[in-house]
Formats: sequence, C-alpha cells, structure tokens
Amino acid sequence: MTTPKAYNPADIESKWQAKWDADGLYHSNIDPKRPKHYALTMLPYPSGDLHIGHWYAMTPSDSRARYMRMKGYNVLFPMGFDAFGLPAENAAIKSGIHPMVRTRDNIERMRKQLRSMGAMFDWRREMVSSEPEYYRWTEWFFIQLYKAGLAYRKMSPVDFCPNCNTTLAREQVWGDDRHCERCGTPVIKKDLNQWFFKTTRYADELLSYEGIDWPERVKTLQTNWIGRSEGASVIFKIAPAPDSPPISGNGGGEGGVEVFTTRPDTLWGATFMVFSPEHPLVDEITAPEHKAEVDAYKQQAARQSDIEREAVDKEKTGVFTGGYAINPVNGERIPIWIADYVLMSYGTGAIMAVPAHDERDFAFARKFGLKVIPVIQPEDMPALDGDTMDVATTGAGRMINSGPFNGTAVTEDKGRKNPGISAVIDWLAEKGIGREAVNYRYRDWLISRQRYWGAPIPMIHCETHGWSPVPDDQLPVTLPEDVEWKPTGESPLKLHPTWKNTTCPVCGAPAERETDTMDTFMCSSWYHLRYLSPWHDQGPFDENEYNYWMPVDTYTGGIEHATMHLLYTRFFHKALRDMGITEGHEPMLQLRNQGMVLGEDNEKMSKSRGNVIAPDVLVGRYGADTVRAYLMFFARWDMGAPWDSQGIEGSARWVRRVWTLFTDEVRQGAPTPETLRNLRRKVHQTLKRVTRDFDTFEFNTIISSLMELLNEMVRAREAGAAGSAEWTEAVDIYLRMMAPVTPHIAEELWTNVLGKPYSIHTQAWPRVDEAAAREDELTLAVQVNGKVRDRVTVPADADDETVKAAALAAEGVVRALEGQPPKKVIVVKGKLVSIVM
RNA sequence: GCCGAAGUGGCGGAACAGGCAGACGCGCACGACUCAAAAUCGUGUUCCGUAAGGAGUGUGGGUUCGAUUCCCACCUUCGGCACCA
Repeated sequence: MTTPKAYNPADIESKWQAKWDADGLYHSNIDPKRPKHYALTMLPYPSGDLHIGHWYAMTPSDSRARYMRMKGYNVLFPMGFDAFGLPAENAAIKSGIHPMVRTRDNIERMRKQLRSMGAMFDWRREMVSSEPEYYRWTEWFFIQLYKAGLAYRKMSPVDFCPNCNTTLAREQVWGDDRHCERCGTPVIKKDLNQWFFKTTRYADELLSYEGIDWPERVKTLQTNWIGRSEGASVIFKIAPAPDSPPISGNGGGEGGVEVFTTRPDTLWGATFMVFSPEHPLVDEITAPEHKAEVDAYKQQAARQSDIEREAVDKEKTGVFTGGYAINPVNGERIPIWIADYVLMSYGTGAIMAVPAHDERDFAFARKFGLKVIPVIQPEDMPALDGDTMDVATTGAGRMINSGPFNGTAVTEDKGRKNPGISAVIDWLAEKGIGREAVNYRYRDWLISRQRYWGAPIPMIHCETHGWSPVPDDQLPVTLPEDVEWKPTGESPLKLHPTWKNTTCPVCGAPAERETDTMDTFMCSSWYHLRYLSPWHDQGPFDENEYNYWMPVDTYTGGIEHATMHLLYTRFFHKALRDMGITEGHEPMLQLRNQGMVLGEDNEKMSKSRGNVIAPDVLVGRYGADTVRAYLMFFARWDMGAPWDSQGIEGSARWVRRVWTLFTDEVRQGAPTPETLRNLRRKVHQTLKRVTRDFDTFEFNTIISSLMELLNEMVRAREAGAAGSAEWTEAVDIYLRMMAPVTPHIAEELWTNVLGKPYSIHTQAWPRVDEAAAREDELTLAVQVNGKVRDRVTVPADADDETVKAAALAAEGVVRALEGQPPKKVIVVKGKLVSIVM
C-alpha cells in the first residue's frame, strides 16, 4: 500500500503510458478463441497540432473500444495519418519547406499528442498514406480498378487561376465574384482530360443499406446524394433552319437531342426546350442573328458557381437561340432556349419544358412570354386555361390535350407505379421515340489532381499503344523529391526534367508517365485495410488478418463525411468485392457520428476567429483523464456543443474526489445494514446504466451516473461503510467502470493504491446483480386530476389494492378530494397513482 | 426554396415503452475551515408568491386520467444542398 498523496496527473499519466507501451498492453493480435471487435475512428490529417475536435472524436471512441475489450472482445483500435493533400503543398509554396518534411514533422508532433491521450491505439499498425509503403498499394488499387473497367478518361472543367497559373480547389475560390484566394484574379474554367472512376455503376447497390447499422440521417443524406429518379428518355429532333447544314445530334441519332424526364405523361404540354449554356449543340443550333446574345449569356453563366446558378430565389434568366425542335409526340415546332438553371452535369444537359406543370418552367414561360398548354386536369379544379393560370399544377389528374391519352388517370406516384406515366412509356417505346430510363444525380468520381503532394496515378502513355498501367514489379511509382512546386500551370511532376520519361510496358518505346496525382479520398477509401498489416509487402493486406478482423464493427467520425468519404469507401469495397479482393457487401457494419465542438463564442473554431481550444494546454493543467471525462460529459456526443472552459472544473473535481475517497485512510465504522444495502443497490443500478450507455454511445450519462455513485459512496463512508465487504465490492466495480473513461487514474488506484493485479485494463467488465439492484420499496406520486397532491411509500411488491388504499388515505389526497368519492383510480405499476374526480 | 437535426432553468444537459420535469455538472448565494485567499467541505438554487398556492419543456391547437414524449399547424436556430427536369 502506498501512503496517501496528492493527485498528480502528470506523474501518473506519463508513468503508466510508458509502462503500457513497454508491456505492449495494447497490441492486438489474432486470437481465434476470442470474438473480435474492429473499432475504427476516422484518421486525422496531419495539420500540425491535435485539435480539441480530434479529442472529442477519439476519446469516447477509445473509451468504447476499452469497454468492448473488458467485455471480452479481442479489440483492434488503430490510428494513422491521412497525409497527402493541399495544405502541405500550399505551405511549401509559401515557405519553401518540402511537403514531405513538413508532413513528417507534423506527424511526429501529433503522435506525441495522441499518446498523451492515453488511448489504446496499437501503434505497430500505424499507417501513413504519404509513405511509399502505403501509396504503393493505393497505386495498385488504381490499376485493379482500371483493369476492371472502372477507370476512364474524360474532358472535364476545372477552376483555374490564370495569374497563379494553377488549378484551384473549391476552397481556394473566394467571394461572389469567384476570385483566386491567393492573388484575387477572377477564376476561369479550363477543360482538362482527367481520370474518373465509374462510381455510378454501383449507384443502385449503394442505395441499399441492408445489414448495416448506420444512422438514418446518414442514410438519408446518401440516398439524396445519389438522387435516383425514374422516368423516360425521349429524343427531340432538331428542326433544321431552311438553309443550314444538317445538325449532328447528341446521343439521339441523326439530328436529335436526348432528354430525360420524370414526367413523360406531360410530353404533350412541352412547349419549348431549355439547354444548358454548355450544351455541345448550342453553337450549331444558334441562328446567326442570336449568336452575339447567346455567346454573351454563355460567358456570364460560366463565371458563376453551381451554387449561384442553383439559387432558388434567383430571377430566371435565359436567351432564345433562334433554333427549334420538334416535339415527337405531336410534331409541334418548339423554340430552344438556353438558361443557367439547366446544368450540364445533371441528366443530359437539356430539358423539355412543360410550363403548365412545372414551377420553374412556368416562371420561365411567363417571364419570356412562352406558350403554356395544360395537359393534366386536376379532378377538383375548374378547367385549366394556359393563358390565365397563375401557378403550375404538379399533382394528380386526368390527361387532356394529349391525343390518344386523353382521359388517362395520372396519380401522384413516381415512375412505373403511376398508370399515366407507365402507359406513356410503353407507347413511346413502341413508337421508337423514347424508352424507360433511370437518372441519377450521382456523378462518376473525378480522381485527377494537378498537384504534387498526392499518390501518383500509375499509368504510362505510349504514342502507339495508348494508356497502360505500370507493371506490378515497378510499383510504387515514387514521387521525386526534387520538384518545383511553385505554380506553373502544369502538374509539378510534368515539369520535372526526367521523372515522366519511361518506356511503354507493351513495346518498350519511350513513353510518358501520367503526371497528375490522385484525390486523397482514394487514400482514405482503404486505410482500414492497411491497418490490418502495415508490415505486409506482398499485397495491400495479409489475408489472415483480413479474415480475422474484417469487417469493421464500429466506425466513428464526423457527420461531414456522410456523402463523400463514406460513399467512396463503400464503392471501393464493393468494387474490390467484385474482383474477389474483399468479402461481404459492406466495409463498416455500424456507424456512429459525433457532433461538433464549437468555440466558446458559439462559432466554429478557427485560427482566424481566435477561439481554438488546445488540448495540450488542458492536459497540462488538468491531466488527460479529466479532459477525457469532460469531453464525454459536457454534451451529447452526437450533438456537440460550444466549449465551456469553466465546466471542465466539474470533471476535474470529480476525478480529484475519486482520488481522495480511494486514497484516504480507511476508518472502519459500524454501518447499519440499511446503509450497506443501499450502497450495494446503488452500485449495481449504476453498473446497469453505465453498461447500457456504453452499448448505446450515450457517454454523457455514463459520467453523471459515476458522479452520482461517488456521492452515494461518500455518504456511505461517512456512515461507516468503509472496510465492509460491500465497500470493497463498490470500490472494485467503481474502478472497473472508470477504467475505459479515465485509464490512468484507474490503473494507479487499482494497481498501486489497492494493490490489485496489473492491469485494470485486462480485467473483465463486472456483472450486474439484479437482486441487489432491485428496490425494496417505492415512493409513488399520487395525482388528483393530473396534479401531484401527495406521495406514498409502499413495498415494491405491493399489489394494486394496497397501493390504491395507501394513495386514497394520503393526507394531500384527502384534502384534494374534499370528501367526494373518486370517479376512477389508475395505478401505474412502480410509477404513480392517478385519481380522477 | 428544399432536405436533415434541434428548441427544456443564468449555462451544458437528464428524464430510454405516454407516468413525480429539471438527474449530474457549471455558475451563483450563504455557511464551515482559514489572519486572508485558493483548495476543500456543507446548504440552497425553474419562475411568480412571505405563505398557502399557481405557472412552466419554442408558439397555438388536438388525443389522453395523464404529453418534454404521440398527432396537426406555425415560429426560430443550426447543418447540408440538388432550381434534379
């Protein structure tokens, strides 16, 4: 036994961290005898310093991983770094420090900070995405996707600063006028040939969440992001101008343009077409007298961001091209306009406009005086008149002005479930004008980046043989260190004098490497696989490790990744599954998201606002255990909350009071049986709640339950309970419950102060004694006409008649009844009695 | 504008089958210990009211013996965004 001493977190924490490390206490190894639990938390970008937000994400995740370990699972809880990306390259441009040097320095600092957390990370399994041992396999995965036919090249516009001569990320384009963050020059669009993955091939499968326990919120976000809609694809022929050459067409054969619509039942009401200003046919269809106007409109549309173009309350704009199309269902000649509310990136970039039954088309038609023809008559409305109607109707009704379909019922349903739509689709197919079609908002994944600090795209281009993947035995294609990363308008790798020169894998002739690098989301799509065996050099992972640990059982991280990262990693897993590399349909079975810690001013934390909370400072002042406890306590984990630097005092007090209670000299007293019974009951009730809350990720109530039990124990100790068997049990269970939350002080009290066998972190989670947790008697509220008038205490097993009698005899009830007999008495077992007068 | 989440004391939050609103903590007030302060400990703390009592979970309705919880309408805040054809 150690003599009582003051609580000194700095000493305790560094001592135990060193010992756990030396003993390999947190090494996770395959053990077929135990059930496994792969707990994964989103890996940080090595920005330089650990942020309180990292702690908020990671420490509750660590606590839960520790809890699972005590429950008997063989737990894997790894950590690594998502180390490629823009900030390191920007810093290099500004300061001249090589991205690799900066990244390695930052990682070194963050590793230290992460260790101060006292988490159960198995550091032998650390991965760093910017090291060749890792990105060798990122490249290898690219090649597998390429070989599976999932990678292709396509022209695609990027934001470009003509002054800095560089491609800009969305975050580098500032302001309403869309200028370059660095120099203020207005940004332009530049078309580049880039690599894509066919994520859309998996769109339908990604819409199924079968077998995974993910928050509804995330599933809804992903579903909306994929945006599946059912309808029809219809070809509109372009009406040739009297003396112009024939029109080339766009996917619709000779002289036709393809359009997707969810409302083929309204085709007879299509009185004009609208093309996106970027549509490839615009120049061809534009009549000479409209050319100047069309070109001017195209220019101003290109200057806007998608978000501006998509703003709902914006006044509709557009110009007439002078061209006409033929409505295929009735042969009408209809004008073609261009407008920025039609986006090239959605559907086919051209729409048929039905102003009578679409709000945007209606606003557009009214503004520009275009024809409105109603074709769906709602049942309970007076006959619609295209000239006088003042709002588009979008609901159900019967088809009118629609040739063979007049009288057909149209419901509110979408797609084939709607009889009107279904009938028209069949008719279109029969006539060869259109077909049933499904459209997605989801787009293929653009992975090319005109950057240095990323994984090279392992492709070689030969004049004769086109693109070939780099042969496996030449992987990885490593980044050269001697590059010019100052912006030049080209990928830095392209400017390197020799790096891009290689030979064609097919013919051996001189050839060039791809000089773009990969999107960092590519690196983070498979990092959970690298953790399994970062030492493995025969493949991305060791199959034995995969077979034991995968899939990820619990994935924790921020909600902001709901649509990008979490969809990419699901796509990745499914694509690899189809190549036989992974198994199962989903990589992560359970997902839980934490909310955001805001600054004390209730704003998002940022350096520029000066409201950033540094965990290092807090650890220095209070110790890691207190910071961990406070982060679990101060807000609902899935909600987050503004930081409160006074509130942490409460957690600090709790930790100190535990220390005092367990290190004070034990003075044996003469406790009453009731004191001991009450203590035991509280202990097991608390255990029950804490167990449930760990299971459901409700961390804040774990801490408050532990605080409550501490208060009870302080009272019991004053009543002489210390030294009793009940007290010994209470202390034992208390420390086990505390261990996942505050691992250092729990270990110190367990091993050093109480002299129990090292380590507390290898102990089993205690079992609830239901009999001990049960209440002997209950205090019930008695309501008269819904108002609490008194309380009665009855044995827990009292029958309803006994309870009723006690309630009616209670003083406050008698007074409220004023001598009148109750109309009804309701006894709610264990809760209350409700009397109706 | 649409989608999602949320509105409970001075503050963070609790209430987990519709059943005692405000657990736990912060802050505050008073007290003990101190020459004093800090730390620690104790008591109190939703609002109105001296009290009895009354009101009260964003607002207005509804269902119910009983609603923070369920239903309808609305308001506000936060997050995301697609004028999605």
